[in-house]
Amino acid sequence: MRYSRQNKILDIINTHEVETQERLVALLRKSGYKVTQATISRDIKELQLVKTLSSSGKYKYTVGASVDQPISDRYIKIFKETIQTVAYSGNIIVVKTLSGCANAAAEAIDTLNFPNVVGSIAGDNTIFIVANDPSNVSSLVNRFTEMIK
Amino acid sequence: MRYSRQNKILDIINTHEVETQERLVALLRKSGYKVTQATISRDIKELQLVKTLSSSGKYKYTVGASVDQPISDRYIKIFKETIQTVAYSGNIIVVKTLSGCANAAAEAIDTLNFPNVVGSIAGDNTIFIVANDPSNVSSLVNRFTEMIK
DNA sequence: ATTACAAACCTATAATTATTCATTGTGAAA
DNA sequence: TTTCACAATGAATAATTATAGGTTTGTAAT
Repeated sequence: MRYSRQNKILDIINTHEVETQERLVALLRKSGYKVTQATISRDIKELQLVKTLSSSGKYKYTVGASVDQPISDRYIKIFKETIQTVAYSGNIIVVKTLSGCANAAAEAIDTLNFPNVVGSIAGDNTIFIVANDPSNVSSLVNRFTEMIK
Repeated sequence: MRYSRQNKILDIINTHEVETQERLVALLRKSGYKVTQATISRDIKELQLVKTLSSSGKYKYTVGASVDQPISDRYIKIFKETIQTVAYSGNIIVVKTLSGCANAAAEAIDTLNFPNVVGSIAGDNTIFIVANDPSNVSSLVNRFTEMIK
C-alpha cells in the first residue's frame, strides 16, 4: 500500500532522526510495512525528502524545500487512488479511504483547496469534512465523486 | 582556498543543474579549482546543500532548507578567516579579504546584521560597506577588527 | 630555523543510494 | 474469466557519497 506507507514515512521522519534509508526500512518494518531499500529510495524521490544536517551534525531525512510546485498532480493522484466512497449529512461530508490513507487524502484535499470547506479531520480510513453551509455540500460531493472517476 | 571554492560551488549550483558530486568536481576544475569528490562531499555538508528533484525529474543540488539556524557560527568563522584589513573614509568601510573570498565574507556581514549598515558590494577580494552616517563608522570598524582577532 | 600543532586535503574504501531488469499484483476491457 | 497493460515492488548491482587514515601545508611559538 504505497500511499499509506509514504504517509507513515512522513510520520517517522517527523518523530525520529533517520540517518539512512536502511534505518527507515527497519522502522517501517516495526510498523508492519515490509519493504526494501529500493522502494524507499523511490518513495523518498516522490515525497521529495531530503538529506540534511541535523543539529547533532549527522545527516537525517526531512521534508524537502519544495521550491517549484506542481505536486498538485500528485495530490490529485492520491485522491483518485485512495478514496473509496463519499457520503454526507447536513454540512458534514464523510469520505472513506483505503486503510491508513485518510491522512494522505485529507492533506490532498486541504492542498487542493476546495471552496466552502471549513476544515477536516482524518482518522485511519475516514475523513470528516466540514462545509460552511449544507447548501454547498452537494456540489462539493459532486466534485469529489467526479474526481475519483 | 576553502571558502573561495565553496563560494564558487554556490555559484555553480545556482547556474547549473548539478546531478552528482563528480559533476561538480568537473565544473570546479574548469574554474581552476582542483579538488576531489571527497572534499566536495565535505563542502556540501558544510554548506548544507541538498539533493532535490529538479523539474525535469532528475536530482540536483540546491541550497538547503535551513530549518534550524545556528549557521551564524559559520559566518563568524568565515569572517575571521578571510578578512585581512579594514579601513574607512567618510561613511564607506573598505574590507580586504583573501582573494576570491569577498563574496563569502560579504554574505557573512549581511547575515550577521550589523547596525547602521546601509548596504555592501563585494568584488573578488574587496568589500565596500556603506554606513548610514560617518559618525557610526568607527564603531563598526572597531567591531570588525575586534572580531577578526 | 625548528618544532609542534592543526587545518585542509587526498587516496582508498566503506557505506549508502539509485537504477536496471525481472516478477508479481491489479484493474480495465473484451 | 481471460487477457492485456501497467503500476508496484524486490533482487542484484551500478552509481554515488561519506569517511577513515595518512600526508601535506600553513602557522604560531620557541
